[in-house]
Amino acid sequence: MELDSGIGVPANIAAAWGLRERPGKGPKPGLTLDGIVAAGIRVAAADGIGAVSMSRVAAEAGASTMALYRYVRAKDELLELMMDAAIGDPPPIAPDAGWRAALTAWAWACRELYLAQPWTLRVPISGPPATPHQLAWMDAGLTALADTRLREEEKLSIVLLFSMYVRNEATVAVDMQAAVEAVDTSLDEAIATYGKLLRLLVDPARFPALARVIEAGVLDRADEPYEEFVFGLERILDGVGLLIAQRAGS
Amino acid sequence: MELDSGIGVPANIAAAWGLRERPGKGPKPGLTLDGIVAAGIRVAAADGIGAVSMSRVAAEAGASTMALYRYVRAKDELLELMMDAAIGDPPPIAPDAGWRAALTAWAWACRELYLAQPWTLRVPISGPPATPHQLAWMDAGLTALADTRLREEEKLSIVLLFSMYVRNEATVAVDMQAAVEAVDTSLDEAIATYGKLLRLLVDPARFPALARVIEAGVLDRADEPYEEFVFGLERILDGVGLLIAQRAGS
DNA sequence: CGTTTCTGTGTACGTTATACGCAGCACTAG
DNA sequence: CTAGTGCTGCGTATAACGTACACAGAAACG
Repeated sequence: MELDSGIGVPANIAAAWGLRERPGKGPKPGLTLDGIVAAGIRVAAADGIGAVSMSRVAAEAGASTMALYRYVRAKDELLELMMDAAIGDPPPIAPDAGWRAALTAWAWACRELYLAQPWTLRVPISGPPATPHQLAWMDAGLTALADTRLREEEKLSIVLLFSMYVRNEATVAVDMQAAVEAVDTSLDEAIATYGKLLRLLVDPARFPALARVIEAGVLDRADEPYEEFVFGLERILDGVGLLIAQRAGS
Repeated sequence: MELDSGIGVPANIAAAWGLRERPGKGPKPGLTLDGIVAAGIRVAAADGIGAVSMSRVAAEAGASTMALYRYVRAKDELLELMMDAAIGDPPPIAPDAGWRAALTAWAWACRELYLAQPWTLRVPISGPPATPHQLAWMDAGLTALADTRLREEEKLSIVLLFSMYVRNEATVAVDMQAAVEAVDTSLDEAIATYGKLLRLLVDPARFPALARVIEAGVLDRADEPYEEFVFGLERILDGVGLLIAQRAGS
């Protein structure tokens, strides 16, 4: 924290932590990093990351395109800052209620955050988590496992596993939502259309197992959007539970 | 298959299935779709998807940029075709050895495929699986679960869960590999650098659980690259195993 | 043989990120 | 108080991108 002049800190990470020395020599800056990031988030929320171009953000922030480069090294850095600002701090985690309840709450909170700001899922990941809010979420996830006898290494792996899972499931949900909106139809109808397509394409002789799934009518109607999420979440929680029980027993 | 004139089949899917009517009226085509796709794959394999531009692929295929558009509706479609060609057919799955062994083999095969062709991970997913090889992989995964008493719906969810997991874990592995190569260092060193960075940034008062992980030395050295993959895979397999046992019991 | 329809290609347009240079401002050294 | 210096915002310029469009020519059909 104090060692902001540590040479080892990559530039984009440093920016995310707010350690950017701006010596008071030249004219007063007319913009602020936070303002630019907020402008970027406004654009992304309104029209998706596809609309987040430097010129568009600059217009939203009330400046010229090139002015942004006085605050941000490149577009990637802006995106990373937007991401960090968007995810914010995790809700408080109480491991007293048990690791399973705590991790479940963590996962749901994470999912809601993604669904509320779908553009965050389109920001390309640029490295291991190192921005303040990313670390805060990791800490929260680890806290959920604090009372178990897992090895620290295992806790980290598990949190990453869940983090990955939630992110992916949210991506799928958002993609489906986007596809549905693009054709202006209902979720049920979209699934049914997909089912019909597969019925057309899948030769039962070539893909017998898949044909059985289709014949069972799985793709004729849509589940509630969160049911798929719950299913996978429960499986992984079960698997982790086994390991926790094993470690507790030894 | 035969109903290629089905109006419901999206254009890109139709292309992937090879149903594209090219009536014999005009001059003989000088290129082939397969040739173009192969050229695209050659470019991607050599220099990554970033290098896959229409002009570059055209040059590789020995034609002008715009010639590609006689075979491909847009760049997205080309990428989808490249993807489908790259994943190929899954290895034969023998559920006789048990669902767990079969799913494990499936997951490893899938992972190897991603690692061998890292660019496939950067191709944006454009919809639910519908190309021939994608469906073949799905069928193979479902076959692994064929002898269980799971509901068809559950089988599908489980295969998607694994598919997602493998894809993500491979993405992380490839990203790490790329980062390591970019700085021209070793994996161990890269992890250690990350550990040092976190030691610098993480205030134990603010992120106690995370600080404990770091203090435990988890980030001082790298595991074998596949260990993280195995860990998550085993957890999910365990979780799925619980459900299978439950369904078998009832 | 004309007509039709498809082929490959060149040109042109709109966007993108961003390197560079300039004019002016605010602070610091003298 | 007065240079000087290093920062500010900005306009211009460049290179690359996907692709719409128009055109010349080739092959098949009537």
